[in-house]
Amino acid sequence: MKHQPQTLNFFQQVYTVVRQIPEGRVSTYGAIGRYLGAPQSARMVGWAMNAAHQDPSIPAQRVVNRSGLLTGKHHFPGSQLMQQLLENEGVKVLNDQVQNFKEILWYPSEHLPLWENPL
DNA sequence: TTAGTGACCAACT
DNA sequence: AAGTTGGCCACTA
Repeated sequence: MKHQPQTLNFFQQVYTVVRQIPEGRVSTYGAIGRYLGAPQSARMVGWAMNAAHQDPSIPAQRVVNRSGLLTGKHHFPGSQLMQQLLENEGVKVLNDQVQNFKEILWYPSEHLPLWENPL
């Protein structure tokens, strides 16, 4: 039986954080990466999402880029599935842009006010 | 093995 | 103000 490389742990951590995102809220690649101690590895978080596609328990639709843009929608089956999933949770999306983005944005360290997060 | 790429972000010019 | 470049980690060719 093979042992999983430690580096793969990073992906698992990303998945764990993503699963913590409540319904009706969204988070960003950068925020997650920062929380995991890899502030400049936002791309890795997106890559983790790509690999997470095999795990339906991961709400990848709740992860958007720092602008609130659904950059990853193109990777979902269908054309507007990501947007539809978000709207189904009460998140309004217009033209691939999350409305009230700052208000529904959720950080792993949620005890901090959103507007004071530098990022 | 080296090199290139990716659902991004921030710094620098 | 806008365009370019570097960087991070894992995966594929």
